[in-house]
Amino acid sequence: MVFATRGRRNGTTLEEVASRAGVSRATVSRVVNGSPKVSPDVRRAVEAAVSELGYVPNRAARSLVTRRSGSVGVVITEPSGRLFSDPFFPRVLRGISGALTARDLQLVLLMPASPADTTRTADYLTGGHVDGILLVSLHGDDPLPDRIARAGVPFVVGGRPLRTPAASFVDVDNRGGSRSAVEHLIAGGRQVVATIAGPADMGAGVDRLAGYHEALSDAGIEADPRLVARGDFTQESGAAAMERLLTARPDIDAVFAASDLMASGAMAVLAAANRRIPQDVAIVGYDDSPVATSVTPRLTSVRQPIEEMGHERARLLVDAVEGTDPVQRRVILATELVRRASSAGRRVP
Amino acid sequence: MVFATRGRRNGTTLEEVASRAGVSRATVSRVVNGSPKVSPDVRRAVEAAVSELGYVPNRAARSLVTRRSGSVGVVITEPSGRLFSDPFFPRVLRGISGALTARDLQLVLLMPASPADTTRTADYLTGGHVDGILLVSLHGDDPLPDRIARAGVPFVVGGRPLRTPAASFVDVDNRGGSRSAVEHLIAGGRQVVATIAGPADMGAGVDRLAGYHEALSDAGIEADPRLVARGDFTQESGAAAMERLLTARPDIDAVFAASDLMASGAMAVLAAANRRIPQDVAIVGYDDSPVATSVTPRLTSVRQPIEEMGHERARLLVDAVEGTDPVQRRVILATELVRRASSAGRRVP
DNA sequence: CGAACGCGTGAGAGCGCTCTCACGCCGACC
DNA sequence: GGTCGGCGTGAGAGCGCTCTCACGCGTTCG
Repeated sequence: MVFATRGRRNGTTLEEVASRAGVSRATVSRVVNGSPKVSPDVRRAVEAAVSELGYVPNRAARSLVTRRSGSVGVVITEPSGRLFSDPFFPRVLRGISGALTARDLQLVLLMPASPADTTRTADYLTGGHVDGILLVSLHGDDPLPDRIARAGVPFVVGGRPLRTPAASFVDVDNRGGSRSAVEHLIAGGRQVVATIAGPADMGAGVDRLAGYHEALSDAGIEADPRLVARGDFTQESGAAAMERLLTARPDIDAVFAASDLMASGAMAVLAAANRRIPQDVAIVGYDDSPVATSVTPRLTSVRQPIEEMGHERARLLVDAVEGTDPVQRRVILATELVRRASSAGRRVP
Repeated sequence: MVFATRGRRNGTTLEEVASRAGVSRATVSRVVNGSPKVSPDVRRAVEAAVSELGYVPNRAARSLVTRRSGSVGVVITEPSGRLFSDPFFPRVLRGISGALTARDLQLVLLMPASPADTTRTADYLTGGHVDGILLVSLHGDDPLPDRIARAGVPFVVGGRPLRTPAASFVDVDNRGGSRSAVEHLIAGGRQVVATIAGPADMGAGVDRLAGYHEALSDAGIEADPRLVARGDFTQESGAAAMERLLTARPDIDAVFAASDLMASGAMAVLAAANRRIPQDVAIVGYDDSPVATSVTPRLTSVRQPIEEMGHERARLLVDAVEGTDPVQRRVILATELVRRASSAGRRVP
């Protein structure tokens, strides 16, 4: 065996700590796991031995008997475009990571790229290797949630799932966020408000469009299907959608895009069509990503508490894993409209 | 125990497969691990039993005896700004993930946020819980590489480490990339070429600045310290740097920024100072991130093979872990200059 | 004053797997 | 025809940990 020496790295075992402290393995185990049934002096002795020897429990051995892995799987299934251009995921991950480390759980990241990968991922997740699962950015046709639910592994999905049965989830108030964006445009004196919506198979796509419609109907404005174009959250799709909108309704004077990237694509098209922003057409994006401040004029956008979302998701999952909270839960976080030059009103808002 | 039933999820053990196939545990183990010392019919019988029972090996039990965890730690230590605005990490992760799954290794993601976190992370990594470590985006003063090296865990760092002893690493050709950018500016007839450099404690910061200097000296242009300003790769720092440059040398006619975000910050400042891009000042960025195509005019930038970097790093690490390649290795990947409007030349290049 | 109890502790049985070693079988060789 | 060698297989010993159970002690109660 090539690795013989390497394997010997961390030799300290419970046994060694026990003999050093002059107690049994069981007692050391109790101390390490914080059982209250240990007398103070014995506890002190054991703790001393532990730190002198630099003892670190062997997770594999522990898992073997407890049947818990001490890790949760975080699955990111994103076809392509979005993942590569959206600075969204690192922040969600950071939030998740923080909440998980606080509970001493390991974060196992899974990013299946091919269908074959997805199968392997599912096998792994349902094979008892993780105590819980976090599904980030779910699409409507993803078979994963069903398989996981059937296997009985606790899981939390990010973003409102469109058809997943009884899953706990954490989402931002997509509907409220987009409603506030559209209300802001109307309050600025805009009459013909178009929207570039997200994919119909994602909660964020559906809900943001719903918010748009709500705001219109609240304002007594009739909806026009020619004012709605779909994109997939990417810049290119935003540009293409804007082209279509401009052709269908040249009199557009405001656009609400369901992502900043789509908004930036739309802005380029508007500029090419000689529409001034915001004088001729006002525009609002969604995500408040760095792109919002790098375009000219700077983009009004709906800000979401991204890290808090990650954090909240992990918290929900941990609760589910630890069994304290077996019920299904839904958490909706508030958004905030960040006003910038791209949507300055015609009349004072 | 609350989890008693839950733990019973995946009951199939080697033992059960063995009795079903009418062989011993040892033989099943051999088949599962692809040992050649098994006769064809026995192998078939075992494989049948495995698939009938849906057997999945218990990783914990296996780890316990092999002393290998089957997982590698990926550490992302990024103070703040960059991580949150750079769409760089998801792609690196995707590359890493792909290479790792191909070798059946699990990706454990660690994102220490506080100093206390960093200590825990180090303890975890050196505690024998991972077979290898991937350090992404290292800073000069990070104590992690030293600790890891001392503990004898194989590791690979991303980006050229400034002072880490004998570490294998994979990096892009930062120097060559920035040199090509600056050469391009000079070829376009620019005389006073400034640079907004990255942090002095990161390989990418140092090397990109070196490339700038090389290009100047090759062209016989004398360097002027007033033409160099430092940023930390963020948009804000780019803007601030541009302000300083403009004050120090108002006659600047070209800028090479070590990141697209810094370039976009600089562009806003240039616009505010009524400098036309590219007529008065040409500008080139680095990373070819989505920001490059969302600014006006679109930004010339140095593209790096990001996913390939992740992939390559993982591959190096796997080799190190599997002992096939114990030596230190360095891999440098080529970059490509993507020309756009922001650097159109004065004379035909 | 004896029985009952509680508490802290230790002994020991596994958890599911790998790996060494020994064994039985068969063909080859002298 | 006996011996040797090699190959495929099985028995069994752990890997480091947790957890049940039993034990001994001191205390309390009838």
